[in-house]
Amino acid sequence: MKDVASAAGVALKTVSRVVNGEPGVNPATAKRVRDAIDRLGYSRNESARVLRRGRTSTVGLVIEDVADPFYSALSRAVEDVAIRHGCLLLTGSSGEEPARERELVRTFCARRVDGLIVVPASGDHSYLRPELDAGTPAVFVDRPPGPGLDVDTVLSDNAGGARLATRHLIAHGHRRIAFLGDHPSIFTAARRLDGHRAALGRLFDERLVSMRPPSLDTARADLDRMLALDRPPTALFTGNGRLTVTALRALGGRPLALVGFDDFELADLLSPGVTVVAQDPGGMGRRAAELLFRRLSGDDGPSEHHELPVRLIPRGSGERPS
Amino acid sequence: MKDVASAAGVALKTVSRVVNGEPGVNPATAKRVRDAIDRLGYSRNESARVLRRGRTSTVGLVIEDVADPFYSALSRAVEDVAIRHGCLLLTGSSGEEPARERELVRTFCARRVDGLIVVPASGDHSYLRPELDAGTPAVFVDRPPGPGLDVDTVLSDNAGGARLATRHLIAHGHRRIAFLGDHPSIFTAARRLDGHRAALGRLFDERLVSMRPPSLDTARADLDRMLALDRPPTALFTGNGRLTVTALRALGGRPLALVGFDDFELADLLSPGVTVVAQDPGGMGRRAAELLFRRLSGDDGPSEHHELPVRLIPRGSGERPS
DNA sequence: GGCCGAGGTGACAACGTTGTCTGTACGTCC
DNA sequence: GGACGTACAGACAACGTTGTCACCTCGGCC
Repeated sequence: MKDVASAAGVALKTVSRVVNGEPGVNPATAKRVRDAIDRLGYSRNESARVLRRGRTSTVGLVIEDVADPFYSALSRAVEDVAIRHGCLLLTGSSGEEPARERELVRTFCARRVDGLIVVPASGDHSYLRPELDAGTPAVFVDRPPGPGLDVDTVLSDNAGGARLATRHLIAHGHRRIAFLGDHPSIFTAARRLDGHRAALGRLFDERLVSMRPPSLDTARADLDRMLALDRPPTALFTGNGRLTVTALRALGGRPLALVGFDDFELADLLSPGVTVVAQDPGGMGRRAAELLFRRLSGDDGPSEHHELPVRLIPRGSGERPS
Repeated sequence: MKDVASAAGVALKTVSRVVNGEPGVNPATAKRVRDAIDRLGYSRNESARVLRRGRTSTVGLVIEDVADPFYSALSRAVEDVAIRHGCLLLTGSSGEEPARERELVRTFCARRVDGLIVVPASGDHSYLRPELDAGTPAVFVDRPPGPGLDVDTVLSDNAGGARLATRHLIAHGHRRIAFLGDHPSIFTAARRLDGHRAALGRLFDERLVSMRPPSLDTARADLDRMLALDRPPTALFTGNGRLTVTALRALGGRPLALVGFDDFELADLLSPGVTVVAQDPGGMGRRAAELLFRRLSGDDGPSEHHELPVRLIPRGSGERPS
């Protein structure tokens, strides 16, 4: 900027004014400055600007894995909202590791993001307290924060969706319905198990439940074990998108009825089509981002807790009779 | 930092030394400083640091759309390499719009990213020249830059993969092979058409080619038109992952042989399984990022042009006889 | 002529770091 | 005892912006 100023024969401040479109600059002077800018290929140093102004026009997003379609759809939605507000998005994948989540948040805060959107991997977010107190708003998506943190949340209706799924299977005559979910320490997995159990009532059987991280081998082992029971399951409810796909592979064509939590591309092209309880990842991202920007523009009302509805999409696999 | 300094009863510089783990601080003093840091919840202001040091430890990635599995896998790989080098990743989706690509690059450069990885949406990158001259390295992935820009590239063997796919169909007895590709202005689409054409030789028929952005309606219309020809196609080669899925829907069960460029989740679970020419998006991202960090650590040898191999994965749809 | 206001323009400090240089205390060696 | 080295600590400038305030010039008015 200094170079531009001397090239145009004006003071630093005048260049600053031109660059920022501030009024009170003679059009002829402005033109001279702009020419100098073009000639020198100057571009404003955003770090210095941030240092001076205090706002970075940046928001941080911590998710589990960008390569997971659920989170990439969520990211894209957040990015779109951020761009619309003239903000850049910093994204990081925690890989479901609390340490990495914390490290990402720390890094984002050191870079002075204006706000944070977090899909938490851990159950303790006390480390966020200083940032929140310092006025950096945070919105938690998909899962709530650990205890003692009163921040905005945007969740899906996990229990309701699970009830919907299991009731659907019951309505099609099933009484023995297995549940494959992620580890119960993960909020969504636990809530979905709750919904499933509630829908089953006294039909619930502990032996038809498996809760652990998705892997083809374990899914296959669990299903084999359940199918070897005296009264084997005739239907299966899977607790997330990855598990649905894993279960499809593990089933290898065995004709259990199936409903999965989370929609996924191609669910309609399989045969039978896979019945799912669809969440709206883009909607969650959008809602969270809009909430965050509302906070950034000064709204300091009490924390809000949004729960987005889910919907059941019948495609065949969930309508198989028992 | 100033507050920490006075709280610990030391000078600014001593705090700086402790924060950066520089030697030459009395352990007792260091402890006092660290205590003060914890007590005040201090965290270094990265903008100021960047301003002072000149390096941001940040790299920018411009892709087409994070929500596309190909690009999200690529992103994730780049992010992993970046983290390993202590760098944060800025990601932006261009949505295949040249203006947005340029805007993203401009924004990244204003934030003084140390380097850029770009999947270009446009054919003209002269706007990058000042940045490159200023010493910001760039690596182009998946598609090369516009003319006149001599930068590193990491591409797939598009033509070779397309030849492989079409030859595979020919080997299974097909002579009338349709090609559905994206708009020919997109580098990969054009190269894949080249490979397809080369493999067909005199069997090539202009009427069996459609090149436009994927959409269910247009794909259906194009296929219907081709299938109504005197000598309709018995096989189909689709030029990217999204088109493969779109074509599957448009075909609605009509039993054409099919090979798709790009692998996708669940390709193996469809019936028949979908034969594909698989690229390695993670490998491309990794290779590009490693190349970029090599440049960042001082390698200024001549620009490198990597071409990653692809491989054909037979799953059934491509082995249907004519 | 002197005063005023408006429109332009510039000087300067400050944002929070870090690099360089200088200062001090203490121990060691001739 | 004096010169010197070492270990530690601090003062100060600089990075590239922007906010504040002051300045200059010029035209219009009494």
